[in-house]
Amino acid sequence: MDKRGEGRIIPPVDRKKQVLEAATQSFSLFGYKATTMDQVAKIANVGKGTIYTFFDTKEQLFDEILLDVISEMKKIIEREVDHQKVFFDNLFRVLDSLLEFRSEHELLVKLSQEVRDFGTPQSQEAMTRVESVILNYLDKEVKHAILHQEIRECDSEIVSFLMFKMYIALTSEWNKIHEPLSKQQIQEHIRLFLEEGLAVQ
Amino acid sequence: MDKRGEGRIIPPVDRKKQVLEAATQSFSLFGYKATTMDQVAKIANVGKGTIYTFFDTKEQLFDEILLDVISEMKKIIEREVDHQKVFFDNLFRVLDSLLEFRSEHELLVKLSQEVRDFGTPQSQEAMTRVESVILNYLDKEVKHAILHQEIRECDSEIVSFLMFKMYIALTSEWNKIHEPLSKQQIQEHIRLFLEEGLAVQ
Amino acid sequence: MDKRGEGRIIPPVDRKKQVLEAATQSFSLFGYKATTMDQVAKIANVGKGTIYTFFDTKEQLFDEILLDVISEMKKIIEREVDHQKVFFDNLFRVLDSLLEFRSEHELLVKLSQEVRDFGTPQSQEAMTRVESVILNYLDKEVKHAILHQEIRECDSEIVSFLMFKMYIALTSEWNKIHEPLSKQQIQEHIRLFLEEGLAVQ
Amino acid sequence: MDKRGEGRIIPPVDRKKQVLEAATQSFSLFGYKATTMDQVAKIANVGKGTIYTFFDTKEQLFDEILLDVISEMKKIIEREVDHQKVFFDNLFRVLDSLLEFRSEHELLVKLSQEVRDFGTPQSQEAMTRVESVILNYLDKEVKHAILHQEIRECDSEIVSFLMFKMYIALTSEWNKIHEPLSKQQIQEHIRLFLEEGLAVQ
DNA sequence: CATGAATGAGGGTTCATTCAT
DNA sequence: TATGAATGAACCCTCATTCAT
Repeated sequence: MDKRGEGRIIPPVDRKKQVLEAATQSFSLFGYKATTMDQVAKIANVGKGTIYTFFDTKEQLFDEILLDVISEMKKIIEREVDHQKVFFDNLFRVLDSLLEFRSEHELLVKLSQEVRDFGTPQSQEAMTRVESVILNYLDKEVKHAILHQEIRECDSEIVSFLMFKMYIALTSEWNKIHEPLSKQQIQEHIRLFLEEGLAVQ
Repeated sequence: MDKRGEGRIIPPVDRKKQVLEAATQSFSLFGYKATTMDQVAKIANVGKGTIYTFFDTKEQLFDEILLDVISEMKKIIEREVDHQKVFFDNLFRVLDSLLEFRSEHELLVKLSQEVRDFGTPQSQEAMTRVESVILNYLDKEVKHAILHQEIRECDSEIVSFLMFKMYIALTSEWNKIHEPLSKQQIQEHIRLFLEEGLAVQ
Repeated sequence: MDKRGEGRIIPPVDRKKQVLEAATQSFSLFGYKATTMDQVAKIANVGKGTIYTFFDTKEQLFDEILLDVISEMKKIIEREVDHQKVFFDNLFRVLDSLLEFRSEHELLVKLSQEVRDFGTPQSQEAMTRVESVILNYLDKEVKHAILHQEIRECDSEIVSFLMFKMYIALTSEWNKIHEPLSKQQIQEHIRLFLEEGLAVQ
Repeated sequence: MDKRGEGRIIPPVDRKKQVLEAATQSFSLFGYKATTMDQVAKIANVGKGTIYTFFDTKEQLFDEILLDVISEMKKIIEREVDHQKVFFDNLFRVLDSLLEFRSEHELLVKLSQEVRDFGTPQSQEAMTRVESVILNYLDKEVKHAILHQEIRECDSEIVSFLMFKMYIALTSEWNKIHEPLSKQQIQEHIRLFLEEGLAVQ
C-alpha cells in the first residue's frame, strides 16, 4: 500500500519516460500536427493531464525530444572523432555509429521540415539550434581537412550542409518511397559522392 | 466606357492569378496546414468566397499550384536535353535553366515533405507524381550515361534521388538559415559533388 | 434591334414568370433551404441578379409562390361551393377540383412545415395567412352544416383542421414513402373517415 | 470534501443529459438546420466542444434523440395492447398513454418533415425507421380488427397512415397556431373521425 | 435592365490546454 | 500527484446578396 516502503515490489512507473517514448513514436509516425495529445497520452498509457505536468506545451514536449536526439549525436561524434586519423576515416566511423540510431534520426528529419512550417518562432529556433550542433561539427572537420589538404579547397559551410542533407536523404527521405537502404548501401553512396565523384577517372 | 479604347484606364484584375500567387506565397512561407484560406484571401486581396469560385477545396488549390510547377520543370528539361551532348553538359544546362525558377521550386520542396505528413491520399499521390517526373528523367539520363561510360557504374535510382535532393538542398533548404546561394555557387557545388568528388586527386 | 418595334417576331421573354416557375419547381423538389438561388437562376435560365430585380429576398420569392397557390385554391372553392346543395356534396366537389392541382398543393404542404422551421417571423406569418384562408372557409362550411344538422355537433375549428390535414396527408405526405394515391382512393378514404367512420354499423 | 457525505452539497451535473435536453428543446423549437451547435451549447450551458465528447456529429445527436422517442413509444404500445380486448379499446388506451409524452412526440413530428427535406440519407433512414415502427404496429392492429370484423373493410396501410397523421395533427401541429388541446379533446376527435364518422346517423 | 463574379457572415468540427476531483 | 471531462478558438466551406459592367 505504501509505494515508498522498503523492498517495493512494483517499481514506480517513470511517467515522463513513458510520455517521451510515446511522443517520439507518434511524432515519428504521424508528424507534428497529426500527433494529438490524446494520442500521446493513450500510447504512453497515462492521463492527458499528466503530460502537462512534465511539459508546458506540445511544442515544449517536441523540443525536448529533439534535444535528446541531438545530444546523442553529439556524444557519438565526440567519441568517434580522432584527429590523429584522416578526415574520411573519421567521417565513415562517425557515420557508422550514427547509423545505429537511424530511426531516431529519421524523426529528426521528418520533423525539421514540419517545425519550420508550423512551429512558433521558439520552436524554429530550437530546430535551428539542433542542426547547428551537427553542422558546426562538420564545418570544423571540413575546415581542418582542407587545411591538412585532405580534401579540396571549398566553402566548408556549404559542403557541410550538403553532407548533412545527403545523410538525411539516404537514411530517412528515401524510405518514404522505397525500402530502406542497407548500412552498406548508404556508406557506398556517401563515398561515391563525397570522396570520388561520379565521373569516370 | 470602351475597355478596348486607347488609354485603357484600369486594367482588369485577374483574380484567379491573384489567388494563385497569394496561395503560392503563403504555402511557401507558412506551409500547407498553417496556410488558412482567410490568409490567402487577405493576401490576394479578395473575399474568401472568391477563392472557392476558382478552386473547390484548399487541396485542389494546392494541387494546381503543384502541377504548374512540375509542368514548367518538364518543359525545361525537354527543351534543354540533347542526347548528342554528354551527360554533364546536359545536366548543367538543365540545371541552369531550372535555376531560373528557383523560387517556385522552393515551394515544391517545402511542401513535398508536409504533404506526405498531412495530405489526403489524393494530395500525396499528386506529390509523388510530381517527384516521379523529375526522378524518372534523371534515372533515364543516369542510365544512359552509365551505358556510355560517362559516369561510374552505380545504382541509377539512388544516384538520381541524391542528385535531386542535392538540388533541393542548394536551392531551397539552404535559404532557411542563410542568404540564398548564387547560381554560380550552386553549379560549382553540384559539380564538386557529382563530377569530381571532394578528395584531392 | 428594337424590341418594341411593330410586329416583334420574338415575344419578349417573361423573366418573372420563368423565375416563378423555376423556383416553384425547385422548392417543390428540394425544399426551401436546399434550393439555392443559383439553382433557381439556372433552371429559369436567367442571371442570378435578375431574380433580385423581381424579388428582394429569397423569402419574398417563396412568399409570392405561396400566395399564388392559395389564391388558386380560393378561386376553386368559390366556384364549386353551392349552398343549395348539402355539405358532403360540396365537400367532394371541391375536393375533386382541388385534386386537379395536387402537385402544387404538394409544394404548399412540403413547405409549410419547413417555413415554420426556418422562416423569419414574416415568412411564418405569410404561411399562417395561407392556411387561414382554407381553414376559414372550411370552418364556415362546417358551422353551416352543423346548423343544418347535416353533420354532428362538434368543434368546427378542430374538425376543419383535421379535414385539412387529412387532405394534405393523402395528397402529399403519403407520396414520400409510397406511390401516389389515385383520385379515387383519396376520395374514398376521405369519405371513410369524414362521413362514415371506421366502426362497423 | 466527501461527496457521499450526508447533506451532499452540489449534485454532479449530468452534462450529457443537459445536452440532450437542450438539443431536444432547440430542435423542437427551431428545427434541425436552424439549430446550431453553438445554440445547443449555450442552452445546455456547456462548451461547444463538450457536445462532441458525447456525440460525433450533429446528426448523431439528432438520431439519438429520435431513437429515444421511438423506443418510448414502442414500450408504451407493447405494454398497453391486449388482444383479448377490442380494437377501439386498445387504441384509446395506447393513445391515452402516448399522450403523456406529447411534448416529445411533438419534436418527432416537427422533425420528420424536415429530415426528409435536408437530412443525409442516414438521417432519413433513421426517420423512416421511427415511423415504420409506429405504422407497422397500427397496420397489424388494423388488419386484426378487420379480420375480427371490428372495423370496416379497408386498405389497412392507408388507414394506419391517416390515423398516425391525425394523432400528429392533434398533438403537435395544432399547437402551432392554437392553444394545445386537452387530452379529452384529442380523444373525442379521434373517436369522432375514426369510430363514428361525421355524418348524422 | 440583365448579369454573374465577388463577397463574408455563419455553419459544423477539431484539438491543445485547463482544472475540479 | 494524476486524471480526463470540459472548453473555445480557429479551421474549411456554403450561399444569399450586392454591384460594377
